[in-house]
Amino acid sequence: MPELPEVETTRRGLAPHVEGRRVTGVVLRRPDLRWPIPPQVSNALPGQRIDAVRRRAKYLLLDTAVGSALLHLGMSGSLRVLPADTPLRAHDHVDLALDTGRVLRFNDPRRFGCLLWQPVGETHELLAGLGPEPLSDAFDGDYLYRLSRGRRAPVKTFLMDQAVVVGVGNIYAAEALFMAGIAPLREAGKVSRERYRRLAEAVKAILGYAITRGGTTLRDFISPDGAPGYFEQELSVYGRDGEPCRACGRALRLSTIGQRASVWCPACQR
DNA sequence: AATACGCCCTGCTGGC
DNA sequence: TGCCAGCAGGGCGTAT
Repeated sequence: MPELPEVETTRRGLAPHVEGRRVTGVVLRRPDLRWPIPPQVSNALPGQRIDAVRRRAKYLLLDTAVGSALLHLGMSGSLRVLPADTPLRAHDHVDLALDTGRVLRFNDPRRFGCLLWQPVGETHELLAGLGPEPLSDAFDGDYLYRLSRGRRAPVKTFLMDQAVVVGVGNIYAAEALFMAGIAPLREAGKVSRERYRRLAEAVKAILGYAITRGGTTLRDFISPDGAPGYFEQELSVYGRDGEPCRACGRALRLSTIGQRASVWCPACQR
């Protein structure tokens, strides 16, 4: 489920229920998700107050005075705040009990997500090599242009590289390239500065818009079924291979790029 | 350094 | 109807 807009939506939904609250207990029903859950989560976190819920890339950070719990939702993870006596469902792997009598519950069928720990003042290795936030001023067309010189990988692969820019997953990469009129297989190093400017603007526009759409799911956030689907009707290319381009009517094409399905318009994208 | 690819895991869909 | 291959919104680790 989660790309950056959904992680940000999760953060916004969580914050009012979690910020300022104290963690009264941790229940791990599995010792590991993608990686083993480090002992600090059980040892250091209980008793701490969560001062802030932050997002970096697709990671959520629960900040306390001694360190931050670091969560990634992978491809199938979700977080909900629930009454402590809410019956468990399959794949409810972790509960953080809060002093409000509620629990922050982490569910993740595929277990591609993780729960890690970052001591105060340190940056976890996984966060160290990440590129800029796409909605920050550090990310713009000139940045993409500079970084892409000499790169022979397809521009879509380049855009999805978390060391280049974070948070752009398979859906939004496809959508942004369509909006910018750039063919996803084009060599990253051969895209002009002007076109990278359009691409950066497209990334910002689409992610920003999707976050506002995610906002509409906020009110359901606590409800048992928080399945969003907020963006689906508005997709231009993702998942629409063979269907007509909404702009020109040509059949959209499917290519596999970097082992990911990639749909694009052979007429509108060059 | 950049690139290519296998792989972690479960659940669902579509074709037979 | 049942079965199973293929695929899914991510991204790390390793080899080249």
